[in-house]
Amino acid sequence: MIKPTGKVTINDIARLSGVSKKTVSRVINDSPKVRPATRARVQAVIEEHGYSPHPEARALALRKSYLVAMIYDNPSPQYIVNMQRGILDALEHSDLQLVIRPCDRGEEGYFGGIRKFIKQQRFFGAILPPSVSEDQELVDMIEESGCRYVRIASVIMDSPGNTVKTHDSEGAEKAAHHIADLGHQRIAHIRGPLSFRSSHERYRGFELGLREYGIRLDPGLVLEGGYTFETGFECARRLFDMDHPPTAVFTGNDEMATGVYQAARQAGIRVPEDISIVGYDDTPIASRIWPRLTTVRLPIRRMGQAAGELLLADPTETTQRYVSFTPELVVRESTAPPK
Amino acid sequence: MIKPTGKVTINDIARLSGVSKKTVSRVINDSPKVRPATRARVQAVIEEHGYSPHPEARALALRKSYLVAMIYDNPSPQYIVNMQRGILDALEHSDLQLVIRPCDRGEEGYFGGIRKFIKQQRFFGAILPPSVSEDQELVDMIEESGCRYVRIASVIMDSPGNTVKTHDSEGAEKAAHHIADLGHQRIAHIRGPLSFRSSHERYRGFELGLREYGIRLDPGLVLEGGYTFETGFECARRLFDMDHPPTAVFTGNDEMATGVYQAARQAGIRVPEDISIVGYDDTPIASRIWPRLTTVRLPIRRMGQAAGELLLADPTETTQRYVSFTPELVVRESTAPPK
DNA sequence: CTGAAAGCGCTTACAG
DNA sequence: CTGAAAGCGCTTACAG
Repeated sequence: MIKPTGKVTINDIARLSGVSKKTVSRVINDSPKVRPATRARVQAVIEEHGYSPHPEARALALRKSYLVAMIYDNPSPQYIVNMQRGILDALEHSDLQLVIRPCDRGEEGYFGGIRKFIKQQRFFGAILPPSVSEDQELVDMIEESGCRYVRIASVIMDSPGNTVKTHDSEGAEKAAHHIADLGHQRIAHIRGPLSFRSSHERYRGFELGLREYGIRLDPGLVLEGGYTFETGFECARRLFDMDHPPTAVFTGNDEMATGVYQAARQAGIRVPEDISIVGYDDTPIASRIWPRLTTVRLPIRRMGQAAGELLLADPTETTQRYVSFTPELVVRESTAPPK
Repeated sequence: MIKPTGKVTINDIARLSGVSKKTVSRVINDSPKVRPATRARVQAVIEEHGYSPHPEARALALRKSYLVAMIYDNPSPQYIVNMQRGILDALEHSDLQLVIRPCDRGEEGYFGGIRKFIKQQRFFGAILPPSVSEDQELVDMIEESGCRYVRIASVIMDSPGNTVKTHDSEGAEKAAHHIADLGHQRIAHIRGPLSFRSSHERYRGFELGLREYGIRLDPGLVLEGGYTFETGFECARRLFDMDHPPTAVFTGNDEMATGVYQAARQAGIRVPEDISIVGYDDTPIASRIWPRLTTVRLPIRRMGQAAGELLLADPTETTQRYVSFTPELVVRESTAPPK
């Protein structure tokens, strides 16, 4: 009289192995207070019937959730997918599951929607990549709800236990050094939107990197894009229309760099002969496009994993050091000395 | 003496509004058997305290899960992200959440891992895009577990209630017509891996489309790739090394098409003057690469939404018609008449 | 090392 | 229309 799969309960296992349900519970939860023989017997019955404890019942009794939320508004699919995998790498041997929540900061019900999501679900914790991680009001709300969280960000806005830091500025600095090394003097920068801290960090690092080579970044050659192909294209058009166009351009991400390629082609400007281009992110398109794009790479998946591990870590063991990641420059064929 | 947020229970609400917890439950569940005045009073208390029922407790009492799983091995990030959003579009006004589970069919613990995942979590349902959707053994296991599911696939392997069908072959047929219309005769096809049904469907549709124009697809010009950039590159090299290279090539996806671009560049072959290229999927790279790629577009997000809706639909209202999507051809600059 | 009782926060028949 | 009781499947003190 075996019940259909998935309907076996702790009571069935207890009855079948001739112990109380409490003992079964102890076996499930690896309590040391079970005689080896008893444990083996119970374990055998569990295996035989493919029993696994009902997750919701467990969650209820333990007053604990087994769900981790990832809340994001990042526009790059590659970024999202890599980070999801990284988080799952960290959760793999826990019994936590990953619930995803894409959103749009510009949208009407954005804040209310996430608040409801957080309050209702009572997650074990939440992981916040940029730019959601930069929304202090949102993070405050999450914290108030008693939900743990980890933010991934290019600036420190929180304590070490809640932060995975990316040194975005250093990546931009490396890009600046590379461009300066090649001998460029007239250098442009297409920034990301001002609402992303990363775009400030990348700007700052780039400006600093050039300064270290005695080059001043001309404000007239700094344009604001929106991290999209279209804005990269538009900004590049404006640069190419100038009387003295730049010989090199650093874009806030790869996506905008592809817009620069497009504009260059339409204007009959050759890459890298007439214009050198450096991107940021090392998305797959960087090595598919021609000439292949010199760019800055951040280990997204490992960042996601670090965020997951931080969330799982015992909060009482307060880490004093920030977990952080430094980007590296990947040199390809889109950069060359100026003519 | 208000308890901290998130800790308010149905008992608190009952006490504060002077009714039994059952009545509160009735209000929560929109039962008609509550006097409007009572309902309003209870509702007010709920709002005031920001109460929302504990999801796990509800799930336990109702013997129902509020989690939907998406299980996938698709290699394209854009595909994944779009489908996730589509599924979430469908779940938006339910109280279901989306749990993700990327996997790798070639990996050692693949099957066991998913089985454990399914048995433990007892999902409301699962959504399976290709190629996971083509794994009959996996689907059988899911069904046996009593878990509902919807598969998205290019061939019908199941009943209408469990299927979102994509007419992959029609998209390929359109690609064939376009190439034939341009006047090409020597035409190649770089297929996807044989383990994906979509690659068979696309091959079949392409072959059929050419036949309708009286053109026979030369088996010597059909190569098997792996849906990756690298395999597209390799296959293209073999084509370009032939004594009579083809003047047009249809690749099983965009990713492989970008490999063909690369190989063409290295061989000094111009697109589209020397070789016309048609891809499949209309991923963002298709319109970023130069010349922009002619390709076949499938509405991934809407497909995901349809899958979600099917999962939510009352299974007793057996649909007799298959939900299906037909791809469209997007003509860009990578195709032209042969010289 | 093991068991009987109470409880996690909700809902479902069953009375009234 | 409303309430008291029992139950969903698990765990946590508390005894023994």
